[in-house]
Amino acid sequence: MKKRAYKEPISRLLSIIHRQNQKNIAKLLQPYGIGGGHHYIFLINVLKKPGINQDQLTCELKFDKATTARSIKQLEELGYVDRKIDPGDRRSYQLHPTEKALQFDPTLRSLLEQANRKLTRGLTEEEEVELIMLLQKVNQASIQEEV
Amino acid sequence: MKKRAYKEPISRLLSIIHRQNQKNIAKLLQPYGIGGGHHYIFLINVLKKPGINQDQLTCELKFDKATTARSIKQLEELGYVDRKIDPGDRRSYQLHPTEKALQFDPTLRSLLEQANRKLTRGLTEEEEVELIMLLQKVNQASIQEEV
DNA sequence: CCAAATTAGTTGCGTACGCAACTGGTTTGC
DNA sequence: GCAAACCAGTTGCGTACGCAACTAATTTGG
Repeated sequence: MKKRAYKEPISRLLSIIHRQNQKNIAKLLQPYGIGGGHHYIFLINVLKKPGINQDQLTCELKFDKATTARSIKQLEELGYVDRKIDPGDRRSYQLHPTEKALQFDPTLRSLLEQANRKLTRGLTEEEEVELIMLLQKVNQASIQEEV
Repeated sequence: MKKRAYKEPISRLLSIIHRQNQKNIAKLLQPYGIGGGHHYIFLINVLKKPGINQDQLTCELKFDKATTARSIKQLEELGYVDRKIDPGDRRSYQLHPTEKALQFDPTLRSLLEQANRKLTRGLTEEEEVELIMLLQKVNQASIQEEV
């Protein structure tokens, strides 16, 4: 009989690593006004999928819709995101990156890569790929489960 | 030349998975008064290392010391943790689990295992072990870095 | 042996974010 | 064709948590 593995610590590790990483990212992005919280995730997604609406962001990133609303509001005030009422459904907004956001995109990517390098500094290239794969699997499974 | 892997998403995955997991745990622990936030992590550590002080908890779990103070205060008010002034250094407190905490321990472990199973439902046993190993490596590296 | 520096813990403040209740537009079903 | 159900987004509220400034105890160095 195999020794029973003590498996509790995943959530603890996730928590520790996530908080550390958030602090790193916050420090890097602070000069651009999107330091605290997860604003950068919303911005990245608007850059990736221009025209997306808040509800789609909420579902995809698994935030609360109130959080999405407030984050987008900030990004709009900071001049990174443009909101137009969707003519096909006047309840929702089409979100587009502004010129400022498009110009910021390469910098943003490079800063996030920098944070990522810090995060994965203890891993080999193969281990990093493996980790991404495993995390994606975990995430996939949590989406299935909702059905 | 290998195709350049796009590596940004680790932090996004971490964020999504961590928040989902926190919500799950919060729901499971709510009946016991330690639903929100990371109180359970502090309680687990006091159970594991009776006599530990707040500073050691802060370092180990990489929270801010203010967060530790407030979390321990709640755990004390809820009757899970007992604080005695360390006779050897009257600035610090020795933290001990109460009888209530000791009795709650098995339940707590089983609830956390339940949350963990939900988290890793999409992984095989081997993948789960691999994931833990990789996360530990990431965490180790971030400790090194502080030097 | 005492003033200065350090350390454990607390408190004030600002921001983040989830839940619940709400507004106003859209779809459904009778 | 209109009331009911539903949906995108907002706002109020409560809790969490990091940073900075603070208190009180301890250590250090002259």
